[in-house]
Amino acid sequence: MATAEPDRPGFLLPLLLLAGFRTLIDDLHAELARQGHPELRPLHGFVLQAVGGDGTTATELGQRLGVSKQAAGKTVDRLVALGYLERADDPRDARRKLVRATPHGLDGLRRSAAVFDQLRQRWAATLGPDRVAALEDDLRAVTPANLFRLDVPGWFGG
Amino acid sequence: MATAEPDRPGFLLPLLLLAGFRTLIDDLHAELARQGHPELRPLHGFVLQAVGGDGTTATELGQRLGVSKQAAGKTVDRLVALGYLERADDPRDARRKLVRATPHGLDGLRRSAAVFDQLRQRWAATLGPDRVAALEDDLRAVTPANLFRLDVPGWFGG
DNA sequence: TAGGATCGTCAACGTGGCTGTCGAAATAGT
DNA sequence: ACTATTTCGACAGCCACGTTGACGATCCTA
Repeated sequence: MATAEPDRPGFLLPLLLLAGFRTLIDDLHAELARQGHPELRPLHGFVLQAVGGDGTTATELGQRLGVSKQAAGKTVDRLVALGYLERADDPRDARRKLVRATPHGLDGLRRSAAVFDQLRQRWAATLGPDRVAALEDDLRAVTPANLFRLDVPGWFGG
Repeated sequence: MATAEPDRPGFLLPLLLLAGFRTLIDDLHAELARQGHPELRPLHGFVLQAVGGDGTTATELGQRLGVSKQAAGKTVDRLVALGYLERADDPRDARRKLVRATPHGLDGLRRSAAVFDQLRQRWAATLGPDRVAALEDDLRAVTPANLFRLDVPGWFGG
């Protein structure tokens, strides 16, 4: 068996990945709060991304996020209450309710993308652009392709 | 302003970090389930680490984890019910209840460390040892030192 | 037209956060 | 030494997010 390196214990790797993720998300939301979106939670940003500019339904959203349609529906309720999403009837299928981003939601979406780009550039300025690209490539090499599972609270907790 | 790279949008970085974290944690718990710890949740492993071999109190645990003493107490309750932790009176301070890992808890702790080392070696085998070390160094350079905040469910959700 | 799928919602529950309160016990101050 | 403050752990109540199960309404198909 290969020897473990005592000065680089394996448990640091997940902690560093989590810390990196958390740093980015916290910085994003600090900036979004300054730009008129103080109520947006980390989860909400991802849901907004999953809804996208074209809209979806609750069931489809649940599939994209890897959660049940009921859980997706509840989250949509909250984002509707916050003014980020709206529901509309589907004229072609009376069972379905289309979920769309409101103008406020689209604004949040656009600003999120811009801030994420800025944060990536900040990392590039610190580490060098090649190291950031290498980091991305390495992570892609060791993770499965189905990245987009966002049931983090339930997954991590219980 | 520096130009954003269209083929490497900023929002991928947090997704890749999260995916890396999640891959490691999922692999860990799949292996722990095989080794006699099927009930251990991701959160529980970190709590166990925070308790450590010497034991603590609920309040101190809450401070280490970045959550309230009440939340820490509840989590301790569940880990006591699962047989990973136990409470004992502090003979020097009747207010305090010492929280210690049981033999079963210490077993989980040891196995977690071993599996994390193995997973890191697996990454090193895929990427090369130098890339893994570089990844760790880079992440350390862009994240604040206070990594150890584990209120992930409440933080992400909210 | 009858039967089966599918969509959204309601209800109940588990887990993990939070705040506020409170009694018991330790510590500090007079 | 006695009071006042602080600290610890627990209880209660609340919110966010996840789950499963059930059930009308609607659509599709046999």
